[in-house]
Amino acid sequence: MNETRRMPIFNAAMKVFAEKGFARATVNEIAKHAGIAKGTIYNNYKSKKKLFLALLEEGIDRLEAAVSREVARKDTILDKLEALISAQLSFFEEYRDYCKVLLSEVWGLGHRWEEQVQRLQLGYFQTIQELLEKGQAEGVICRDLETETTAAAIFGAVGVAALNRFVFAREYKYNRILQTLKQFLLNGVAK
Amino acid sequence: MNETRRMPIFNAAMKVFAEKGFARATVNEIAKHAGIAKGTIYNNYKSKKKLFLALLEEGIDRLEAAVSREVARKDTILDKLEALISAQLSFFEEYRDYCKVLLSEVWGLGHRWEEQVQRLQLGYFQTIQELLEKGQAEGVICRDLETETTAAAIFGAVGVAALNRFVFAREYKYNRILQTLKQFLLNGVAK
Amino acid sequence: MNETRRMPIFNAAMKVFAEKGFARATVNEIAKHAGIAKGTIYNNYKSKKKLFLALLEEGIDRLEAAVSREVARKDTILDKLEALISAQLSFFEEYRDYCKVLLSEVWGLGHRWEEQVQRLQLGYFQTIQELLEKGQAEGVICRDLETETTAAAIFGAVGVAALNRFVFAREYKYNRILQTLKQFLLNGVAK
Amino acid sequence: MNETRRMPIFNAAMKVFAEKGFARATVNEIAKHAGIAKGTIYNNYKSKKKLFLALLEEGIDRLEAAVSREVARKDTILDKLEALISAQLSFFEEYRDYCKVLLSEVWGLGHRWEEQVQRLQLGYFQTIQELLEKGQAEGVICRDLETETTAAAIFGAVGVAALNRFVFAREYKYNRILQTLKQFLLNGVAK
DNA sequence: GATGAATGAGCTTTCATTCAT
DNA sequence: GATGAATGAAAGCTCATTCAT
Repeated sequence: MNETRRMPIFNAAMKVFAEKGFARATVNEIAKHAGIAKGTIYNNYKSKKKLFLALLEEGIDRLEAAVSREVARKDTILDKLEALISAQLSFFEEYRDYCKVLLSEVWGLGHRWEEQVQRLQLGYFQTIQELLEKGQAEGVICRDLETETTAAAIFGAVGVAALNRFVFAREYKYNRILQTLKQFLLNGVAK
Repeated sequence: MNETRRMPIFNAAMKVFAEKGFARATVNEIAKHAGIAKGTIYNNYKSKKKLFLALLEEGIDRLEAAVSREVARKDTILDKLEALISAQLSFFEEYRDYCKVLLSEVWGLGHRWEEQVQRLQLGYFQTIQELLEKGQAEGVICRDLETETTAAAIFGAVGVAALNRFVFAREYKYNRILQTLKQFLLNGVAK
Repeated sequence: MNETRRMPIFNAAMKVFAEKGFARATVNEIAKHAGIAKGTIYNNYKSKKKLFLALLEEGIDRLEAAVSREVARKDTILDKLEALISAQLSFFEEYRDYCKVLLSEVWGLGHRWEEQVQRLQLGYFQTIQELLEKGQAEGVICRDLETETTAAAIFGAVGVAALNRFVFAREYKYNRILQTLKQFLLNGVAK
Repeated sequence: MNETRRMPIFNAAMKVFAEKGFARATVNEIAKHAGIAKGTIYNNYKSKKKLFLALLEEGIDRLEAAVSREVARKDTILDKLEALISAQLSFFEEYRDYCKVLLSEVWGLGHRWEEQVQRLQLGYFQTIQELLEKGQAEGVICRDLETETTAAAIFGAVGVAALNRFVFAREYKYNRILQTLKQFLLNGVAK
């Protein structure tokens, strides 16, 4: 369980899973990308599935950490929400591959993966949801909004917008997208 | 290519693909769900992939049709947008399985699927985007918003909110979710 | 067992078996070539294999008949042998497809097919062999030759020469080939 | 691609292909004959077809090599021809299975197999043909013979005679057959 | 620990055959 | 008799996993 051995596997796995999805990715291909032999992967992860789950956990941990850090830096709820959006987008920007894996395998088919991961999913949603509820208590967030739905919607909006850009976009201007998302999520589309 | 024969296959396939995803779904299982033999599937669809693509096409067609119809009934842009959100949510409500398939397989891993489908994907986004642009021209939609990103964000918000409810929710109140989404997407979270 | 029904099946089967071989030929394709439905084939032949065997029997019957007729017309052994070569070549010329089927499926893998067919194979060889033996008795055929081997060799020489021309030849001059074969088989290559 | 691993596969494949033909032979059966698992075959040959083609190539290479060697040892054209017949027969004697495969699959249905193999087929014929032409130039081979046809006929005579003996013969006397074939091919049947 | 050849369960797909219409 | 949709056995091939080196 040497950590220096695990790192290249981790990165290679991320790339291959992102490209092919869980089922079509082969352990062999991951090993080749990592420049090691197939057996070595099994010395570090019990199975392909366990490797995948480790990826997911680690990724969600990083996402939560990044978002928490940025959110903690701000004082008002609205600033915190902006920071959250910005942090999520920037995380997806940095880990494009992971973004694909996350949206397609986990949010898409939540029940396929272990409880363990589902808890993590809910964990991240909870963070958003709590922020919204605190905002409603303070009177800066609209009280009409049902917070669980809104939390999911925010995640979905940022995630799909980001993903759309990776997959299809002719040009990708990070700042323009960030600005649009902030504006959109805080104030809606209506003038 | 009897249509009465294709219908049960279609439905069974939708269910199984939604449950397992494309790769883990087996043709055998789809056949069993449809109460027919494996070979019969191949009498109606050339391959597992073709069956899947037929599902996607048909689904996107229905989604576009449902949305177009509702949108056309309204006069102002804001009403049209509300109608769009409502139609998309209600479509996902009616075709829960399809919602899962769409978000996980297609938006998640767009490039894995044929051009043919990508065009359809873009098609639906375009509808939203054009509505937004017309709104900006009329002055009812905020001009700061970059429309392509916003269109993706709207789709993602509605989709993930709906999906979240199917997969995790303890209670599912359609009207509450719809109201929340409309409020959120039109006016944002800020009070 | 209508004979008028069987004829088109027979012809279509011959063509398809010759093109694809027994295993790769499909009953469906034969039916399509014959302009009838698949089920109709099974009304006339119990199985694909039975159809194939019927083809072989019929073919060998015709070959034997054609050869016997020509051989019977001649008086001397050497004339009879010439007639045999000529009749076999001209039969292969007329039934090219059959020639392919015969050489590849039957002589190639004799034991794969039923006794029934093996008897027919031996039957035709026997005809040649008996002619040779009568010739040896009369003193016009070289006595050093072991007749069973020679019979097979004659059949093989004519068959492969004919087949080679169908499959590869740039130009196909029937008379030139016939003349060469006669000369070769009767007098050998040596001057 | 360990050569020691490929050898048993090669031998098992030869046996099974000879017994069943290409289409009816199953990879599983070949594996069982070789005493290994199905997957191991695919570690060594990309597909069943590739395995078969490898067999053909290797076989034709060996045949050509054996024949060339024997032919080169002789000085006169007639001796070379005798050597060729003898070498071909003895090759077929040694590799009975290969003889069956070659005659049934390749000469029988030449067009089904790749160019690659067709070139090899033509290659071997060419060798015979050139020998005949040189003989005609020297005046020891009858000038009336069209050499392409004759080459095919020689191959067919030796091949079918050999095959006939493997498949049907009650007794198999190599020397008697060889003597008969030499006599027959050089001087014909006529006394 | 690292390797990669060997394994065999499990998948997609084909197609001879049946049988209700 | 003719039809062709339905069937499911059987085949080729992939790939996660194991394990001897």
